[in-house]
Amino acid sequence: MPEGPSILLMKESIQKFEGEKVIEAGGNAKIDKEILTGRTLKQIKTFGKQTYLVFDDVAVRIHLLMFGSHSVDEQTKPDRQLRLSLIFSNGSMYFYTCNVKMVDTEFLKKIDWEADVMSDNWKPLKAEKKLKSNPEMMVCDALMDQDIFSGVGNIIKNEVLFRIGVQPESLLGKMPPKKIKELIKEARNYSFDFLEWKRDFTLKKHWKAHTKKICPKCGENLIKKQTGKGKRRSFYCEIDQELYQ
DNA sequence: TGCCATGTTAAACT
DNA sequence: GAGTTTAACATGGC
Repeated sequence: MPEGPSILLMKESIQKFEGEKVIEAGGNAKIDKEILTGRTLKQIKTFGKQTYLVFDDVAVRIHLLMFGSHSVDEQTKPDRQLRLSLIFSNGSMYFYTCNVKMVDTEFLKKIDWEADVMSDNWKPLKAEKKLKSNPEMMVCDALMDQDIFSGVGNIIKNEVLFRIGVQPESLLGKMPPKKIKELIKEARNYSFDFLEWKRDFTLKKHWKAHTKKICPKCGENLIKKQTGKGKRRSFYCEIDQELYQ
């Protein structure tokens, strides 16, 4: 579930609670839930894979990690441990298997919102600068770097690299400037394609490389390999994706 | 049925 | 102290 586009969909699904007052907070999250009772949910903000439920002077940060999920106005209780629930007069939201943290609203001011690839404030030039200052970095690590491409996850990484024809272990400093520009453009572009496909429940159908065995361009076998510092799995075609090193 | 994974942090190492 | 590796979290899909 939890790459940037999925988080935007989650935000949409809980948008109706913005401006509503918390009647009750529950779940096993290790935060002081009591203080939320009676407070108004002022705003819901997302930054990459993180969601912030903003109240007057505090914000609840929710990160779905790898297997997190959520539901709205659920009728029957799933047999999972409830991490956090917020009950409002017009319904309720539930979060499971996620990291929940209470932060000061001051904390929000320190976030580099312009690093969020799906945000209106996304600054491609800023990303370009960050990439230029890391010539030794592998492109697969760069895409997964939440300070550069906040919201991009492993699926997006694999699909973007396939689209622009770049091998995941390519070094940023060795890639032609044109490729760097394509990289930045597609990181955002593909994220929005992901968003629409996810909304239509057709995301997997559109995967070209991720978890695939055969290259859709040339028909050869795709390589599956753990790449980069993060050692996350990459799927790529040796013929159609050039290695810059 | 067992293994693996769309992610991150912190502890435990070297 | 820096950098690297491992564990922990806990669930759904194949």
